Amino acid sequence: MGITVKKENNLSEWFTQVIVKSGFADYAPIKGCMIFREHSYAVWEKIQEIFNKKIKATGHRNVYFPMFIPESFLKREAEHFSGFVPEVAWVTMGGDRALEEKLAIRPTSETIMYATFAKWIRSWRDLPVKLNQWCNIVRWDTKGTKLFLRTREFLWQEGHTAHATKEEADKEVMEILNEYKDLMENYLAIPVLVGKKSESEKFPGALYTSALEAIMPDGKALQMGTSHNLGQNFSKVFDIKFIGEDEKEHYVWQTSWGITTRMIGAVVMVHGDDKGLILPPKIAPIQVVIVPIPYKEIDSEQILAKSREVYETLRKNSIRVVLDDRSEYTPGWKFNDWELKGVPIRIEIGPRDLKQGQVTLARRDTFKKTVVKEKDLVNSLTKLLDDIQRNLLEKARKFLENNITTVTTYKEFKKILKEKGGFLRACWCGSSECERNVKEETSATIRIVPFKREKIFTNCIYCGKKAKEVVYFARSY
RNA sequence: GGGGUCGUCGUCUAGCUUGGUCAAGGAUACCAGCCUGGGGCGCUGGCGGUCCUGGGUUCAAAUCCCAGCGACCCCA
Repeated sequence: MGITVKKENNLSEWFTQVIVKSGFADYAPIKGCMIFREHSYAVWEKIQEIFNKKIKATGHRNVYFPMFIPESFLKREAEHFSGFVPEVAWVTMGGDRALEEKLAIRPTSETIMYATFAKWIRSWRDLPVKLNQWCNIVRWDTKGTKLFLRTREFLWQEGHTAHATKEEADKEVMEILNEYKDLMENYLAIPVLVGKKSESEKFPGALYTSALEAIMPDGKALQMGTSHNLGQNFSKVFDIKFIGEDEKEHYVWQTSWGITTRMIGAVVMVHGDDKGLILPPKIAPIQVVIVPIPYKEIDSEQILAKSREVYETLRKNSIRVVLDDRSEYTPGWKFNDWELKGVPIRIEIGPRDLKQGQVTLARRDTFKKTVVKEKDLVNSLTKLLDDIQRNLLEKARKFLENNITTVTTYKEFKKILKEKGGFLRACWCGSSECERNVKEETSATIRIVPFKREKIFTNCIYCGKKAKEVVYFARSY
């Protein structure tokens, strides 16, 4: 029933067990694919709700494009095509007849959307176009499956915008990046590093890519989201032109950006413990669970009645609450069950509480139990939920800070990477060759080039020539 | 990319080294009934298995051999 390994001892085994046993997900009968079960899908719906609100407030609207992309579309932007083609799944048959042109199952939707943008955009008055879609994506990865983190099919949102100028596109990229950062830190309680990607790590076909990177408990980095300025690379090949106020023809400047169900995997890994999941209150589908502690027959009735009353009160106060009145399980069993599922707060109502006009609260993150008077319950809960949210972020932030190491020599770089992992803050000359060599020799890559250029403190960590940037290296998922 | 481990009721597992006593044993879950209840309670009875798939060796295969499929772990 419970998790049989310690998170500290065997992270990947722990990760799989927590996810499957908590009812977050299951393996699908198709290699590389997973089933998002009720519990994790509800978290995804929470994320959708939060992010939809954000982007709608900034003038974006949701759409849905087909999941099939004609090969000829995908091929138009050469860099884009060569970047994605190794892991594209193709549809070649319809019924028992071969298709004239094979269809890609979207690995991302730039090409099919932009072919359409060309039809829709005529004048500067049509700009900006700011669209988003929630959908599934297929990337035929050959590496092993890691639930949420690496599966052949996953869910995401992809935003696609078109603007009159580069400056507007730059602004859009940053605006979204900031919304992502807010979502991750203030809702998922996962602190992130933000910055640009190096040339070799950027999105195929982009002018530049900005990204958010988190750290996992094993010291590996996890990319949490990306926001790209596509420049005019796609508008030129898809012929997306508009007549400007200057009465001349221009190509649009575009952006695209996405976050995926991978974030749910990050939440599991970052916050969970040996008892199971720990969900940040703001994205927890169930924030509070009430477990009645019945005693003799007579008390049981009263305790259940009181539990129902409390349940109603919380529900009316918009707290996401469940009353676990199953009679076939003992309270102790239920405690373990809800802890496995990561519910932030448990309310226990037993004979003692009934007599004193109080309830007992147990928080999931610290296991601390407190007793509150019934009349103070809603206030106490609201405060406690905030507190748990804050505590999770704080803990994760400390971990991130403790796992950024500034290194001055390549020897030190390798030593820290091997012994500790985490982000390695180092100076870099800017050449792709040094980056590639480091990757080949250590498997660490440049995760982030900070937006705010940091002060150079040594020569290039690899070649020893004059450095141009301070960057953050790490091994990554 | 390289190396390794594993696949037996829904789940976890015993059996495999040394083929036969296994028409596969246990635990858990599930169902019925009791008993309980502030940390995975207990008792009684019941249900449940193409031993991953295919081929081979053999009088005889869960067990040995080959291939395939799938999962997991470690290293770069």
